[in-house]
Formats: sequence, structure tokens, C-alpha cells
Amino acid sequence: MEEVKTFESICNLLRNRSYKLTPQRQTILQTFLENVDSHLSAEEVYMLVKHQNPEIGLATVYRTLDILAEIGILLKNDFGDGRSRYEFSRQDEHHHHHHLICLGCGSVSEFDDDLLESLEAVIIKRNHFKILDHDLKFYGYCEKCGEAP
Amino acid sequence: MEEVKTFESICNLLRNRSYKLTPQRQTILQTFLENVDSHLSAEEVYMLVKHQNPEIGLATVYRTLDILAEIGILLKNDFGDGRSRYEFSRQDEHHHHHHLICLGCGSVSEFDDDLLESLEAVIIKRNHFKILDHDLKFYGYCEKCGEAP
DNA sequence: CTTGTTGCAAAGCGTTTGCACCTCA
DNA sequence: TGAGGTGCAAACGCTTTGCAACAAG
Repeated sequence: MEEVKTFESICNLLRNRSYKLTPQRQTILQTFLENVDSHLSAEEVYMLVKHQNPEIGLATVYRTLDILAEIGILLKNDFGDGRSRYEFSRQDEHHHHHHLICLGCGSVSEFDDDLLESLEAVIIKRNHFKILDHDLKFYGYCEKCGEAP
Repeated sequence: MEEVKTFESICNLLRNRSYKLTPQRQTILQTFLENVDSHLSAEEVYMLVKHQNPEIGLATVYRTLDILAEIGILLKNDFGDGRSRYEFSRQDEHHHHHHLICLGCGSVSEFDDDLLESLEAVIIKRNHFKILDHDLKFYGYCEKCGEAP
């Protein structure tokens, strides 16, 4: 279906879509390849990227995140903290994971599951609703943060 | 546990929490009682409420929605359209429903389900994550909007 | 009376956009 | 060289806040 995403393969993907391969885009892409498990906000990407290229503008970061999400390299998430968060999309788009969001430290961990597939079948039948996508989040406290806030 | 929510009982709830029972708050509350199945944005509430009380300010609407959500009368939702949407919370907080969001017309319907309870047990065990709340949304097309956008 | 509440306008915050300059292909 | 990309600053849309006037208890 789809091979593993390397820096090279993603560059090709950009070229195929006739996006130019600018240094800014390469730097941002690198940042995600070096933070495969992170859920970074635009501002966070901006900070990380600025170290290597202080000239870069925040607007460019936003524009690049848009593009990378559009071509399926990144996944755009909303964890309810008032900003979008992007994560590197490993490979198979279709079978995605859910998020455990810690109300204590804000950390986000991931959780794979198949249960929703069967639930979708029920919904389609019962509600006559054609499902394209779903989004499941759990809020609570991670092991480190324990019980109380 | 908790009785059915009437206008009177909610007013008492406000008083108990030492919130004052202003005409503005009453009007906003009425609006939700007359739109039990809606998922209203602050702006929409503002428009509805203005008919009965043109003096009311948008800031007051926001402040009242905050309060009503805080005491469990309303549920605050984020359907990814860039604004918060509030719905009347029928009764039992703990066992809540999920949303089917139509990408065509933006309508939101609801879906009750128990499946997530068992899933939570798995997560607690496997990830050592104490779950307080969850949020499940399905995106797709409703019966009216059919297949294509 | 006195503390909470209101309306207004201004500020806040994440994100987008207009524009002149730049640069990849 | 020309279409697309960049940086900057201004604009945007939703929400929050500071403040003086007001009203519920």
C-alpha cells in the first residue's frame, strides 16, 4: 500500500504535488522526523525550527503544517487546549489511533484499538449516517500525575 | 441521584451556588429549555436571546454559558468549527452520548452507546491511565446529505 | 447597602492574509 | 525567468477582560 515515510520519500511526495522543496519546509519536516512521538503546536514547531533557521516566520510554519497535513504527512489534532497540534503520521491513514490526554501535565499518549470499527457498522445502520472519520479522546490522569490534580 | 431539570430546579441550583438570578440568565436558560436538542454557539444564543431582551450583551452570554456549563446544566462541545457549542444536559452526567457530525450541512445528531465502558477498562489496565472523561465524534454525511459533498 | 452582574469597548490569542521581495526549479 | 514561497505586519474570528454603572438579595 504505502511504504515507510523517510525524509527522501516525503520530499518526493512534495515534488510530485509540485510543491517546492524550500529549506524552510525541509527544516520543519526534519523537526517532525526527530519528534515522531510528539504532538506539536505551530508555536512549538516555530521555536524548534528557529534554532536552525532564525529567519523563519511563524506564518511559514502555519502554511507548511497545512501542506504537510493535506498530503497526509502530518495529522492535525485538537486536544481542546485552544491550539492545533500536529503529529507525524506513521503510515496507514485508515486505521488510526486514539489519544489519552492527561489533565495534569498535558501529555498525550496513544492507544490503538479496533473496537470502533464494529461500532461504526451499528451507527451506519441505525442512524443512516455515512461515516468517514472518527475521533476518540480520553481525558484523565497519566501514571505520573496519579489521582488528584 | 438527580431529578429531572426544570426551570425551577435550575434556578434553585444557581441560588444554592450563590449566583444571582438575573433576567439575562433566566432568558438564556429559557432559550436552552426551548431548544433541548440544539447545539448552540454563543453567537446563536446571543441572537435568540436578543429577540426577548435586545439590551443583552454578548459578553454576558459568554459569562452565563460558562456558569451553566460549570454547574452541569450545559455541556460544552467542540465540533471543530472554531467555536464552542453548548447543549442542554438532560440528566445523568456520567453516562453521556456521542456525536455524529455531518460534514455536509453541519448538523449534529446524537448516539448512545455503552461500548466505551469496556474499552475504558482495557485502557486503565494497559496504560495505567485514570480516565475521567471521554469524547467520541463521528464525521461523515447524514441521510439528507447523502454521499458526496 | 454591598457584592455580584451587566454592557461596552478594548484587549487577547491562535490563525490567516495581503503584499512586496525572494528563490526554487 | 516566472510561478510559487517567504517574512512581516495587519487583519480575523472567537473569546475574555477592565471598568464604571447597575441591580439582586
